[in-house]
Amino acid sequence: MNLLALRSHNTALVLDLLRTAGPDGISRLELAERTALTPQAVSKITARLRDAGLATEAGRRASTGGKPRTVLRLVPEAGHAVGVHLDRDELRAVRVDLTGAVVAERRVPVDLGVGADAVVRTVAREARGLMGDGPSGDGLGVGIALPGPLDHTHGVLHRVTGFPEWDGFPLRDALERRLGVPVVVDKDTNAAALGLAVAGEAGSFAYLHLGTGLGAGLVIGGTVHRGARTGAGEFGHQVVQLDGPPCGCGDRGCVEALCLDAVARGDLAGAARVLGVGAGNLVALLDVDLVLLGGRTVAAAAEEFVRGVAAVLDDRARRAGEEAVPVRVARGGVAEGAAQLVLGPVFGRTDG
Amino acid sequence: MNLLALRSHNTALVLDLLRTAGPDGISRLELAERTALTPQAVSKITARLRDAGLATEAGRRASTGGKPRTVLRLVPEAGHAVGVHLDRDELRAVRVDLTGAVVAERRVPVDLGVGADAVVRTVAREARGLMGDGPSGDGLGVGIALPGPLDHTHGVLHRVTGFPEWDGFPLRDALERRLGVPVVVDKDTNAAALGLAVAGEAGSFAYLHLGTGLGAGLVIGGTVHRGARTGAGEFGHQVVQLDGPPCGCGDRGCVEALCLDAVARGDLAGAARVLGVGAGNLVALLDVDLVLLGGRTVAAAAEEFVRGVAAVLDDRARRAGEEAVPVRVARGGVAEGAAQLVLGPVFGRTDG
DNA sequence: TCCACTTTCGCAACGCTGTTGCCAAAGTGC
DNA sequence: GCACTTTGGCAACAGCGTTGCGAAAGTGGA
Repeated sequence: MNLLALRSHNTALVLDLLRTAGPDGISRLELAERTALTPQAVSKITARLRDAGLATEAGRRASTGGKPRTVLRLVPEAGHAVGVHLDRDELRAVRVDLTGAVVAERRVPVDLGVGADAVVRTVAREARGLMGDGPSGDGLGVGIALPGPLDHTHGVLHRVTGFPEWDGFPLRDALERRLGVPVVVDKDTNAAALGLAVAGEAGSFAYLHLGTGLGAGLVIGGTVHRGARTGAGEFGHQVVQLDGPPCGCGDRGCVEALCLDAVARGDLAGAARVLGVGAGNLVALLDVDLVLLGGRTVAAAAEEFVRGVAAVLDDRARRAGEEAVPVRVARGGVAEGAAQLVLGPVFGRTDG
Repeated sequence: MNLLALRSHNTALVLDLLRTAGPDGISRLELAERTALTPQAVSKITARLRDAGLATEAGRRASTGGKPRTVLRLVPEAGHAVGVHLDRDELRAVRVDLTGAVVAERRVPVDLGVGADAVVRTVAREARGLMGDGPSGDGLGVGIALPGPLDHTHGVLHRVTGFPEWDGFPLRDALERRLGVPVVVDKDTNAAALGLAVAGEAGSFAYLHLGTGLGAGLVIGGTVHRGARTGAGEFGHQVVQLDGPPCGCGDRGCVEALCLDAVARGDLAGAARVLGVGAGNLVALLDVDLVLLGGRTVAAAAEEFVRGVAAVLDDRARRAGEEAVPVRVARGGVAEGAAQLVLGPVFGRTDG
């Protein structure tokens, strides 16, 4: 690491704290305490940020017997990013400001079967509509989140279930050529988890997404864990019943099969219990602080799922003599998380 | 991060490369390439290391048409650490040099039932015997690895199964007072995994330990993942058979119960298969590069376990159209890993 | 109303980092 | 023997966070 890297590291540290503080802002001395830098270093860094238009003064705190602290806050409009959630049947794109707040939104139906070229054109059109024109201005880039196995480091898709023509398609490069701004590609569950992490969830948590399938996004120590091949988070085909009923993947007794079967039978309690067992295995293995549930199927009966999963985790914790890990419903969309794929690095959130 | 931190960061980077290079050494220009620092920066850093006695010149490479590169290598004797594996029935302590090579070893029977004070005295005696006298000299510290839940950040034990008197015992502080050198405490599986990581295993892997119980150590991106409460790696009580046979933990269908039952019945193939299913769940969830098996039970039939686990992972990979994750027997002791709890930070291996 | 005191925060000087420019050293190859 | 390549140290340098210090802006008691 050289001095330039050191500078951007510390700048990102300060920016992240400014973002976390929100519109209320944060004083220089607080920044100094939280970053372990000296007040003078923070003053220099924030002066640069103010010159760049990224930060501004926002009033003062009450005096504690001396000169009152000047409060600084992020300027949300100083930059923006676009996040795209490319799902099997629909595309949702959002434009977010530096704080991650959505300032514009688009939604169009899509059909992955019409071929890569046509879909890329659609994605590019929607993204450009939200980005504004060209690389000039404050557009930082576009993040794309989509299901299925892919390689996030190169932005190449491996397979899109049911559409072999997508195999090995270099989505990132294709879009970068069309848009002229940086593009980042990731799995939908990873993007959702990143969005939740940036939105202030605990340091380590698992986001379990139950929709047409069952997947997970893992956040460990504030960063999304993707694994070497972007394959991490394959939660649905965890075997929890040896020699159980067959699953579409070819194995037997997978959580996804058991869980969705129970949902189909209308046995929500049973589905929640199975999901809870899988979640319990995950919590024990990774020692996360929190489990967040999301996805259409969960949304349809949120209370029931949260209660059922929590019950399993509670039992387990009680037997181990530990405190149970809390279970909650996740708040936040995939497209918002996709935008954070671009914003994250600005605030020092790099790959873990 | 300030300039002092930057300096030690880069120094650790160089030291780690010197250690990895082994007795063959590495040239300054190679160090510069691998650290992304300029050759001149590397020259300054290595000059400091040579002054401190940590590195030395070790011959030259063949010329490629100009001045031949001078090879540098670590001086193994420039520092050492002690690692202690405190198991249920035995204590094994090793003294290792900077490269991690064992230069002395001790082994004594222990009985955790004789009380914390007596055990601490024994540990301190064995450790001091290997450390040499007092804080003077090149002794960097003592690492202790032991089973059971504990808090590695404070070095406090939670419970030692069967010995309630150990609940909440501040092992680290008790030993630091007695020894006068830094002490680090961690779970046995974490220490073993750290030892394997330092010994050169891939960036991300899972170490599965099958002995009197079944646990795991997780290395993600080169660092041990311990979780917020040092609870990560709880692999044995992963449920893989809903409503299966009861386990000692109070749950049903845990991998540990199923696996050890099969071993007791002499059904090693069955045990390996169950272990493979658990490993498959883990590999899918974390996308690790490698699975390593260890522990007394595995050692007794290594071939059979490796083959059985690999078979399950191969099946799974084939169905997913991916390459299977390799399975191997782990080489390395827990005490050696415990010593790396102390040496690790010297080479930039901090908590993940 | 004044003045001592506290607290914030910027300017200037500084020590230290890695970087750049340059040159000596030490080889190869015609 | 000489031109050339490559390594690596010395010296000067730009830029990082730090330290010393003083101006600014409050509080609170006399």
